[in-house]
Amino acid sequence: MGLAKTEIFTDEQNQISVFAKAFGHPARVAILQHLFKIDTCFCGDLVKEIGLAQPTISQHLKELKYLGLIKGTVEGTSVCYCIDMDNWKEMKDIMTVFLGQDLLPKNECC
Amino acid sequence: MGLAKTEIFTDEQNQISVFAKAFGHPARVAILQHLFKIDTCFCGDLVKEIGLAQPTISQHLKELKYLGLIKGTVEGTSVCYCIDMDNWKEMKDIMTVFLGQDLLPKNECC
DNA sequence: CCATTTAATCGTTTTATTGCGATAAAATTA
DNA sequence: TAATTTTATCGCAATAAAACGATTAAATGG
Repeated sequence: MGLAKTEIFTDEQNQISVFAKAFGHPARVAILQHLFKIDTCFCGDLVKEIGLAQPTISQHLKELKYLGLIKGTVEGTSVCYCIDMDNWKEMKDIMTVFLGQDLLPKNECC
Repeated sequence: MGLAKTEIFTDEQNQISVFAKAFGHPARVAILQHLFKIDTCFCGDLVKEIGLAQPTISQHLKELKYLGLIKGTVEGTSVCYCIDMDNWKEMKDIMTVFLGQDLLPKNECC
């Protein structure tokens, strides 16, 4: 159906999957990496940096903004995007716990 | 188009997005969490644990196996699944670098 | 060999995602 | 005000993903 049955999963599981989905496209990974590297960035810069059309970049930015990972402030005719550090750290904490499950003691099986 | 233009991105960006996509569904998050908790697990156990049909679980297991995050060994009529620790750590290293970008010194902008 | 158990695969339906051309909106500049 | 710049939105086409019923495959037990 293309529709995940979110209601049968825990909030934590859904939250992890939502953040992971944001990183599930190389364009969004590239956008975030660029924002970290550059500190601040206009949408037009990203269009040049990444080789996708302007509406496509705008759409990816919208998704990242919806999740709170980035924020954009209008400056004249352009919009300045940057990482939302507080929300990034919150996301990172959640993902780090998930990724760090291998640190709990256990015996490998098969 | 529903088709990511992977060729315009770096190998690292594509790799991050591929792993992230694996965690982009709560069922796969739940499967991995359960495998970590239980050590070893049969497909049928996951069908009971998570509330999805057997073909659906089987499909999710196939994706996780394809990425190398889990491995399955046949035991009689059933298949025993568990985390592939080596590959998990490798994936974790890649994701940790990506998530840890906020640790590099920088000045917040907008 | 036949029934049973367990998991994988096939085929289909439904919804989501990607990408972009065309257009609109908003601010700036001439 | 008109032209320009920059970004957002709309609408569409193409592909991917999710879910599952039906079926197949593989091993075991009687």
